[in-house]
Amino acid sequence: MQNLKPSSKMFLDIVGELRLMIKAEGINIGDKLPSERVLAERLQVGRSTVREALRSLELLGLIETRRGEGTFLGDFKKHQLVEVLSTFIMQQPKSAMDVNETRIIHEKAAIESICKDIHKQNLPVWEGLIMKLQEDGTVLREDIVREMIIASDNRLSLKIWFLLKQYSKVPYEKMTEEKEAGIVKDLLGHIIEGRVFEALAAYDRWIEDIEGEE
Amino acid sequence: MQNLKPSSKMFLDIVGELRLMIKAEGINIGDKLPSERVLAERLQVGRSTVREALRSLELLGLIETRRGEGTFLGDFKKHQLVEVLSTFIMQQPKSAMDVNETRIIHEKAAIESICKDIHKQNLPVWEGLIMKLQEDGTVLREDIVREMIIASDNRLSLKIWFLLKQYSKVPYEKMTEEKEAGIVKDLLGHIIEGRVFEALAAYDRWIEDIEGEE
DNA sequence: TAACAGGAGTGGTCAGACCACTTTTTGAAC
DNA sequence: GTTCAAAAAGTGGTCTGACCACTCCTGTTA
Repeated sequence: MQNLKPSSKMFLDIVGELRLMIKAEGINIGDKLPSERVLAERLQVGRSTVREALRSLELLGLIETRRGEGTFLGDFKKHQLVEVLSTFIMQQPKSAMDVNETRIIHEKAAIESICKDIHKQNLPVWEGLIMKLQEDGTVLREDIVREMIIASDNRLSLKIWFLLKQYSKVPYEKMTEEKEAGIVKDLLGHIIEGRVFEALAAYDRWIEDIEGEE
Repeated sequence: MQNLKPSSKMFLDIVGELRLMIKAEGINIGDKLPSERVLAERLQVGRSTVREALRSLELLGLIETRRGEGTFLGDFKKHQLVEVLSTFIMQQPKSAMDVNETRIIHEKAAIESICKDIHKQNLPVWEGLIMKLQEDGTVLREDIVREMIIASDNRLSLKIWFLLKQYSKVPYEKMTEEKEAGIVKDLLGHIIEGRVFEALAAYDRWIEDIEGEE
């Protein structure tokens, strides 16, 4: 295991060595990795070098570290990578329009996904939202959309959407008002029935209505 | 700048601080960042902690370090990091599926965007691709899809797609073959004419064909 | 003027020392 | 023997100081 070439990026070599070690020793998700001190000893490098490699993997969500306990192989479900990258991307081109468009892309994709899956249409949450709208017409826009993305059952898409929402200028925190409530009820109704074209059309009207506010 | 909360992950805070610093000081791609020693001084942390944050960002390709010269804001084009990642990640069925689905979401959205904008349809790149397919039938899948996303004129979507592509198991680097070339030519033809439904249908056939390979 | 030598600056790595926290072991009281 | 609290061991988190290798700039020299 000590065939480390002196390539100019030692910590990258360590990353590779760790990968091999994980494979060779059959370490599974959630299992504990050797401690930093042991790794340093085994790989014949300093502990700080090992830590640089581990910290990189942690930022990627590939491992999880708990002080006092140890380092564990990650569950890969947290796409932290996307968050970090996006926050970096967001500041440079500062193209608010792109953010908005991309957010809408994910929202529409969620609607499509629901309309094409009978199980997602039959979720009780839709009836609940309609009921609430009927009663007092005050439901957070954010709640409605979030439920749709959640229902689409794509965690990565949800992560991205959540991130975009924070950078978006759309007033997600506002309550729906009378006219808007009608549109949303249409949208939910179409979703329940799986009418994809009508649902998307209703969604378009909604967006138009919201953006017309400003 | 020293308002660091003692959250349990100092190096993550540093990453955040760096992001703010880059924005505040208007550091652009290729520009030099302050040296590790200066950063440590400014942020009132040890140099090793700064290095852990920098190494993480380096693995992501967000920064580039050159011994003896300094640390520079990355150009996002280097993606050697992901070779390592893909070998780590691609065993998890559900998250791999999410990555795939999300990638397809962005690809379809690009197609829709192009089909709804006459200017995007009239780009010379489409004719060029068709020509190339006609000649020898060897065009990289990646090139075709990338051109579509670029044409959609949403930089954020492009960034996300690029990221997902690297995680994706789809053999993007492969050449298109005979049967596939026919489908792609259909797709491009529909795009040029702005026939959104037909284009999306052709795209679906393409995906099906690719995934059927395995 | 051109070439060279040296110094300053920078990232790369290591070793050792604490700290904070968790888990395990120990040992005394019951 | 059981219980439980204290001590010890193990682990990640951070800092410091040191040295190396490399790059760039600068001043001296031929």
